[in-house]
Amino acid sequence: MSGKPSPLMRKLAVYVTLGDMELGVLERFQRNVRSFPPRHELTHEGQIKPAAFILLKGWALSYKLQPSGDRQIIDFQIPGDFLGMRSVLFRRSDHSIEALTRIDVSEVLGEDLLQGFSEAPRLATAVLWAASRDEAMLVEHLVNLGRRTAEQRVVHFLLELGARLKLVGMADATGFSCPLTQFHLADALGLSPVHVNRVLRQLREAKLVTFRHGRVTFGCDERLRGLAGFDIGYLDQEGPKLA
Amino acid sequence: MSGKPSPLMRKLAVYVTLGDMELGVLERFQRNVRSFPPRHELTHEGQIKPAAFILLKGWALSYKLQPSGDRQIIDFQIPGDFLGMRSVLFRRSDHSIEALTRIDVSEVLGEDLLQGFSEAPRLATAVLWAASRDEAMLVEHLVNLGRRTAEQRVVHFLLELGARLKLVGMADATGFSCPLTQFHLADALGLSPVHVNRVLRQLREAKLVTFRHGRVTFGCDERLRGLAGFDIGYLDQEGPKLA
DNA sequence: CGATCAGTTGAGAATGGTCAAATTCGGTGG
DNA sequence: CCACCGAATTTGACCATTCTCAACTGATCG
Repeated sequence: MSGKPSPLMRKLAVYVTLGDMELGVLERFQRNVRSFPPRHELTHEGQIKPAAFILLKGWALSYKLQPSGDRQIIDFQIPGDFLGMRSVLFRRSDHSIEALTRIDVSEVLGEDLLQGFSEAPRLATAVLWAASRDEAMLVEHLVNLGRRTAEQRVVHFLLELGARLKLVGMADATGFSCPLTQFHLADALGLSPVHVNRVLRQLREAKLVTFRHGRVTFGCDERLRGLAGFDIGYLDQEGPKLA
Repeated sequence: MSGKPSPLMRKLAVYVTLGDMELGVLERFQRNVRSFPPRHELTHEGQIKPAAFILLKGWALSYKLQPSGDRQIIDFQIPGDFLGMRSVLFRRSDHSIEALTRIDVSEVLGEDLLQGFSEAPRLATAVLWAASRDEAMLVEHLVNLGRRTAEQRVVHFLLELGARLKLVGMADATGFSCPLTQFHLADALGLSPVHVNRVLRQLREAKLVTFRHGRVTFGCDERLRGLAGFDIGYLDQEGPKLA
């Protein structure tokens, strides 16, 4: 098709080889582009008929609020990710989604999705693979909160984010640019902002990672992976493609 | 069809009305029964071509091990639950699954599943609904670990388990019988076994819940829900059925 | 040039962890 | 029925990771 591949295309291409037909359907999904400012709410927890989107540009985040006012961030979404896929099947959304930066999204209707899948079954496989990968990340986040120290959580989080961004061409070996605040990290990792700050300082002083001025810079990958117990396996980015 | 409904039928019937045809397909899925003893490993993390099962009887658990030897339990499975559904789409399993008690399972092959779905599309919807519900539980567990105190985690966990068991007829308003040890709770809730014990004692002394001798007994549901911030919404068991 | 928001740092408190030693419970064999 | 074994549970004393509160810095913006 035209021009350079979209992030979603890049991501799915890791898993299956996409032909012109699949690319055509995929492009159709990404045609109806809308733009939203930071903090715009795409889906609200409990919302009855939620929509699904493909994130084309910018960052988003999904979260749940507690009665106490605490926020748990479920995950951040980057270009190429689906937003609210699960809610296409569910009766109501079980969490909220909002824009973190200015974003470009394309709304995907349930019917169009199914129609496209019947035209391009290999695309369906690839999209379901992506959904499974998201769920595997969720599981890994659970391990992160349940069984790792603050330092390990932060490092694991940054390594995972780096791997995801690299897949869509938004990171290189040295690091990536990152719009998150330390408050975001705190709410995603189940820590207080103050403690996140302290951990980041330690990591910086140990020359392991730097999180500053909107940029994450990795020091020694080797040591970082060991420290956090980061095993990229769950992202399933390594295997051979599906023919 | 024959006899009393299986747990899976009961569960899916909450979401859609199943006709004889759907029930027939569903019964076919649950025909090839095998039995395994406690601690039998059904799927190993990293396993290449994992299988999917329907749990007919007994309890199972899914978990990930850390390099340090720590274990994070992802979830417990009860009759009517699918085991390893996600891995049908994934190249390798991202976690291990093992029997907690003696269990009866029925293996489900990817092809049979797809075949059955094409015969009974409403069944497909129902099964995908169940999968979405499992993911919503995963999200709620994330909130549990990230943003709740030890006491809240324990209470939330027991309330959720009670709601799930009630759905398949294995619990009533007073409580349920439960094969879990305090070590299981600890590994599921990201706590130490010692602290789980202390929390359980407090809850018992406050006449809120009792976890003892293989049985969970609820005191004041009202207060428990308030304490844990338990909102059953994410289980999506309340809405009207799909016609 | 205040206002605001992200980031820093320190001091003290607390939730939950670790270690170690009972004690109880559910079998099992005599 | 009783003695005994291993696993699960219980309790105490002490420790540490992380939190809370509070103050202060620095950048950005109308």
